[in-house]
Amino acid sequence: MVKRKVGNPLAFAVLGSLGERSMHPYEISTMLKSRGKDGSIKLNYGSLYSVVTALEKAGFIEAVETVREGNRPERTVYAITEAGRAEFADWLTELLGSPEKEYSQLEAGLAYVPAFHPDRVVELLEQRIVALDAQIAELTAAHEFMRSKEFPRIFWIESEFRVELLTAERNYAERLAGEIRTDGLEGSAFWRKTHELVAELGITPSDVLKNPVKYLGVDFPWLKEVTPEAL
Amino acid sequence: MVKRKVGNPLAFAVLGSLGERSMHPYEISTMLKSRGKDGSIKLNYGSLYSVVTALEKAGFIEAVETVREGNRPERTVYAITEAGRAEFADWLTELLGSPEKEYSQLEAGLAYVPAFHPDRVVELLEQRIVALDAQIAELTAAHEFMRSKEFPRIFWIESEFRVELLTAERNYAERLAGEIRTDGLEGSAFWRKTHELVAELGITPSDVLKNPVKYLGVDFPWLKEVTPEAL
DNA sequence: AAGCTAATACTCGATTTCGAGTAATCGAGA
DNA sequence: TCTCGATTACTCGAAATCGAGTATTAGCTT
Repeated sequence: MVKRKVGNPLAFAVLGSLGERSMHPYEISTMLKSRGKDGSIKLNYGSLYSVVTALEKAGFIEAVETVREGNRPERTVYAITEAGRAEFADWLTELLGSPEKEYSQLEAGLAYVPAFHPDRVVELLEQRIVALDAQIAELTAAHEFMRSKEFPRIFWIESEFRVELLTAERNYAERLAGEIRTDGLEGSAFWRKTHELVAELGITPSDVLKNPVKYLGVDFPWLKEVTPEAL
Repeated sequence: MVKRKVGNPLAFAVLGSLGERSMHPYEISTMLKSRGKDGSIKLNYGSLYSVVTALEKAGFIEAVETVREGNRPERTVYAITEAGRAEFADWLTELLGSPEKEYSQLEAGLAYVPAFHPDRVVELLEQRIVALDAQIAELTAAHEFMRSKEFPRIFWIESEFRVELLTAERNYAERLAGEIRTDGLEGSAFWRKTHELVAELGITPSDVLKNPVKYLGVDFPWLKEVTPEAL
């Protein structure tokens, strides 16, 4: 809700990492990778260093020493400040307690699904399901491995949650594909029909919608309810 | 997969809109709003105009007329080009067929859940569930309304999918909260214990992990498997 | 002992993204 | 008929984001 001074989720990971011990930026990045947290929070070097600078300017972290070994680039070690701990706690509180609006790719795609022929959409959804199944299998295998090592679940629940989301997406895609295949999507048999008319007669979808009686032999009560801008 | 010349999802919506008919940017924005597509694709004016400019430079759309009514700002009407139609089709193909890595807020939060006391985490998850239930109820009511108007489902499946994701999130949160409440999260009773020790003895969580035998009376086999950087 | 790859540790500038601001007009009510 | 809030239509510059590039060293092989 509150606009943070440094809003990049990577900044949250930096605060979380420095909350455990002081480190230099590159060390933070390797730690995030070795713990697999980079699967949950996008890590990229450009952002890492600019985010660290921004956090320092905001007083959430401070440089505690700069070491130079041989001719290698300097490593500046940062520590979290009290303000930084407070910010991290506040941020985590928000991330866990208050859902923020999120935009998913599939949602964007679904918003324009009528633009494709139903059969093509089914094809693509099936392709997606295959890819999702592969991702789910990979993560599940990783979980199996961690469980076999008795590595506590609390350290990888974020990955478990990811599987949950992927599975929901997979199941929705499968259900939708099925409904389209059987034309079981309420009130949208006209979708297929429209695409066939467009291909046959060389007209546009809006032509069909403008004159449903002529082209489809039926009238749409909902068309009168739709605001003119929406068309 | 492919790096698009104009990558903002809003550009996809612009192409989709102009695919139906030529419009000026502001008109696109009102149409997206009246159709509720702005719930699936983030719409913001700054991005809209810069995205339109970028699409024009890339040859995906072109200005077809500039009208000025009275003293109002000029309205430049854009039309989609053949290249633009191809780009839209390619983009929609990708959005539907190929899942891209996505980062969710809750996932980021879960990655740092051990930083809070278990009881606090349960509290926050419960708060989240209440908020999610409200969002789900609101969307469900909207769907009920559209169904009563016989407005075809195909025009709002993206919203249906959103409910699916929200529900998955809700259910995961509920399950996790339950498992934490009953300490039923495999191998992580030590999590609660550690927070209690930290509060009592003024030590840090890493101190506990460094000497589990001393503080918790048990040894952790997985600790030996963890790479040193990960600590 | 030379050569090569991988890892270390960052830098830089070009885009992108954003959100607040502006300025005119319309329409409903006092 | 005057006013005031909503709508129309867009602009602008600051800030964020990114990803490719760089330079050094360690370690392994041949």
